[in-house]
Amino acid sequence: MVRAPSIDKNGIKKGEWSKEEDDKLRTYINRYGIWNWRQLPKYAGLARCGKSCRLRWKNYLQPNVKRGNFTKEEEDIIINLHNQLGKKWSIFAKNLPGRTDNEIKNYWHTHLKKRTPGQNQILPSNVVKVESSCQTSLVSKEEINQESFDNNHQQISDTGLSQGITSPSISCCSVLSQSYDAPSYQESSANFWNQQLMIEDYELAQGSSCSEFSFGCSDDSNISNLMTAEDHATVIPSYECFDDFWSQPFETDYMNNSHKDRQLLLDPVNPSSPIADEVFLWSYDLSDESTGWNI
DNA sequence: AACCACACCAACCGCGGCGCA
DNA sequence: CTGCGCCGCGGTTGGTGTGGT
Repeated sequence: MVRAPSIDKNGIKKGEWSKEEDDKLRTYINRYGIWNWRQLPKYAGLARCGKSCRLRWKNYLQPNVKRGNFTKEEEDIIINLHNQLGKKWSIFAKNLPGRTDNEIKNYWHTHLKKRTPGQNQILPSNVVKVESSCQTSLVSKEEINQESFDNNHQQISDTGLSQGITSPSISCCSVLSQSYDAPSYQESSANFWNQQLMIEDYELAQGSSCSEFSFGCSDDSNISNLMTAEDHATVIPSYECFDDFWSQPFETDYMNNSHKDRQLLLDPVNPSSPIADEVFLWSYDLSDESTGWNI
C-alpha cells in the first residue's frame, strides 16, 4: 500500500520504510532527541532526507500515535472543527490526542467528506473569517488565541525543544515532547513549555568514550550550559570516531547511573510519576537482538 | 478465476512562514 | 532589506486491498 523503495540520483532512499530503518530512527531519537531534521538522518545512519524522517516519526513511530478506527466522538470533533476552521488538519490533530494530521486528513477524504457535501456554513458568533491571498478560513476567536499557544508549542514539541533554544535535546526532550501535548498544558498555569530547559549537570567529555549529562526544567534563567549542535559532536565523540550513530558502541545513558538518569524521565508537573519507561525499554532492549523491540 | 473499479493510506512534494546572519 | 536554511502544513500520488461483476 506504500510506494516501492527507490533511490534517487543523490543516493537518498525513498518509499516504504523497512523495520531496520524504523528501528534506527526510533533509537536515535529516543537517545538523542530531535535537534535538526536535516542533519539527523546522517548521524542516525539513514539514507533518507530529513523530511522523510520527520514524517515517519511524526505519523508512525511516535509512541503516542493512536492506530485503528476513529470513534464517533473523534468523527464529531473533526466534522465540527472542519465546519469552523476549514482544512486545518494540524489544529485538528491537537484536539485529537494520538491522531496525526495526516491520518485525520486521510480519514476526512475517505470517510467524512462524502457525508458533508458542500453545505453552506453558518458562522457561529465566536467564529471569524480569515482571508489570505490564497485561501479563506474560518477561525474561532478562541482558536486565534489558542493558535499563538499552539505555534509556540508546535515549534518546541516538533523539534524536540531544539528551535527556541539550541539544544540537541537528548532523550528526555523527545520524551517530554511526545508526552506533553497541548491539551494537558492548556489549562495549567505551570506551563512546562514556557520554562527554559536547563542542563543541570553536563560535562563535555572531550576525548572520552562516554558523556554524562542530564536535563531538567527550571525557571532558572541560567542557560549558559545549553549545548549547541556543534557541542553535540563534541559531547558525543563517536561522531568523530565513527561514521554514524549506528556504528558506535551502543550503551544506553540509563545503564550506568540509574538513579540520577531516571530523574530525567520524571513528569515535570508531577515529579513522582515517571513517564518514559517504555522509551527506556526501547533503548535498553536494542542490545538484545534476539528479542528486538519491546514496545 | 479473472478482471475491473474504487477505497485506503503511507509517503512524497511544493510552498509559505520563520529565524537568523 | 535580503537571502538562505529549516521546518511544518496541506495537497497529491501511487501501490495494495477489497468488493463487485
